[in-house]
Amino acid sequence: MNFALVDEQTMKIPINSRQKSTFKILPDYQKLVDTIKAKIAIGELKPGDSIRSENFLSAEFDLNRLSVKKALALLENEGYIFSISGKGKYVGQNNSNHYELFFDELLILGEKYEEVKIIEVNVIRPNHEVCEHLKLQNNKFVVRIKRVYLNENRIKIFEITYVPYYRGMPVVEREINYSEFPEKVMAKKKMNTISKKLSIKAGVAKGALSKIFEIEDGEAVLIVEQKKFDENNNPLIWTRLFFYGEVNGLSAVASF
Amino acid sequence: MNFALVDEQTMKIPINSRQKSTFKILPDYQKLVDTIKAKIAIGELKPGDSIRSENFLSAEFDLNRLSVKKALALLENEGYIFSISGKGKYVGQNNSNHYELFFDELLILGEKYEEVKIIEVNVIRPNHEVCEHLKLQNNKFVVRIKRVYLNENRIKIFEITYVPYYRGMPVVEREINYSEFPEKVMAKKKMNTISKKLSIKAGVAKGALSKIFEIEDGEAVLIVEQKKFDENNNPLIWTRLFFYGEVNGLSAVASF
DNA sequence: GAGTGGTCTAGACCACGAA
DNA sequence: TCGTGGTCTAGACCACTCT
Repeated sequence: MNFALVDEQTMKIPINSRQKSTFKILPDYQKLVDTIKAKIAIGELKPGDSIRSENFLSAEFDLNRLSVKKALALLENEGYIFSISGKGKYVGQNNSNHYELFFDELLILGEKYEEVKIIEVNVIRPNHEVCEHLKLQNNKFVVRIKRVYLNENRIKIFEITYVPYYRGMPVVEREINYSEFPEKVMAKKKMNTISKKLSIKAGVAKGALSKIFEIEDGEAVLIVEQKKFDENNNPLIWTRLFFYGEVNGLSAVASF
Repeated sequence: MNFALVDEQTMKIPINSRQKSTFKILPDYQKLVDTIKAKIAIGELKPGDSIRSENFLSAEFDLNRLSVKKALALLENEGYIFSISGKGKYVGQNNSNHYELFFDELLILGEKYEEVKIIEVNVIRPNHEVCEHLKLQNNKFVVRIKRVYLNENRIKIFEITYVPYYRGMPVVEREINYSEFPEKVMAKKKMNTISKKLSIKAGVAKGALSKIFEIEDGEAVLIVEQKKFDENNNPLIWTRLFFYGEVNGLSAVASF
């Protein structure tokens, strides 16, 4: 179709390969990204090595400095390199102990959970542990919500959530949407979660917990504690989840 | 010192506030980032809402379009917004079930581990599980390395690592650096880890494992399986770690 | 003072989506 | 055809580090 245009473009363009003909071409900066990633991968660039200056790379790869900057910014963003202002850029440590963890209590039971049931909603005086987690004085009240998640007709997750109580909060069970209660409360009070933290432990089921899961005492359970914070880093909600059974695994990925 | 310079600068600069006087000032794009983050936080911008066009923001905030782009690129990178080429940018789902997990077996015991000991190095025929994890045929050999991590004079982590065996591999214990063996092997064979995966489970200590930790059967242990892959997504190494004790927690953070 | 990265400008062309 | 985001150019000034 536009073969004439291709020529026109190649004419217009000074030296480098900006022409985008009928087939797709990678952006200039991406080529540099790939080049540097490859050099790191084969060990030509080792942790601590300095990256040539932007001006050098700009000349070497026949790129505009901004393209070089963009490439390096991407690499920095992904942790491949780091930069010291006024000095230069350096290859980072490849010991990336930094994983991405996907955690969604509703999705963790394989493809789908089958049912979520609230088994208790109560306003209580928090114990010491809860006060500490929610940074509350112990004369305040909290709402405690116990929920279970079912999969294949068995309880696989038991969850206890604590939210600070405020006047007018809909605590009566029939007033609330079963599977979304804490989220609704937070939306209503305009509490916006800015950050979340997970803490992961192992435990052994005993007593009440075993009864909930309908298992013998002594089985392993995975314990995940989730805390949500607002923009001032104040805790908004604290949740402890107990996972039982084969579908227990959490998984995490590190991208290099 | 340079009061005169400040005036000179303000004269030179057309409208916007580019002058950097004696006190530090945020870059232009950062202000826009903060503005948009705040609007998302207070709910003025909700998931699915479209972001005004780059040209509009450029005019509205009196910024160069590249500054706007940079701000939006940062927001996109952090998952606040996403973009559809040719259409526009949109506020993303705040359901970030995407956490950052820091995992380093050497650092997980509080500040420092005190000692790492290799308790076994052997070349073995892999069982079915190991074959599957390392994508090996079962006529191949693997090196099995058992290590323990000590803290406060007690074994807190027990680790089993499987690496495919190749000729000339230094399997004799005295030939190797105790705490870094698998890493050295991989460096020698130029096996470059490109990605890693973690899988986290709960278990109960029994038999040999209890003996290693010097505990009674029935205590909870956290099980973390780590697999490293090369650039073609072939498994290079598979490690299973058992954590015991109070210092067991892994933690993860979601940034919004 | 020279070199580096960080930021910014005022233009430009492209591919894409929608009307 | 028009508006959008994606990419790029050829300059510029700044703060920082090193010598």
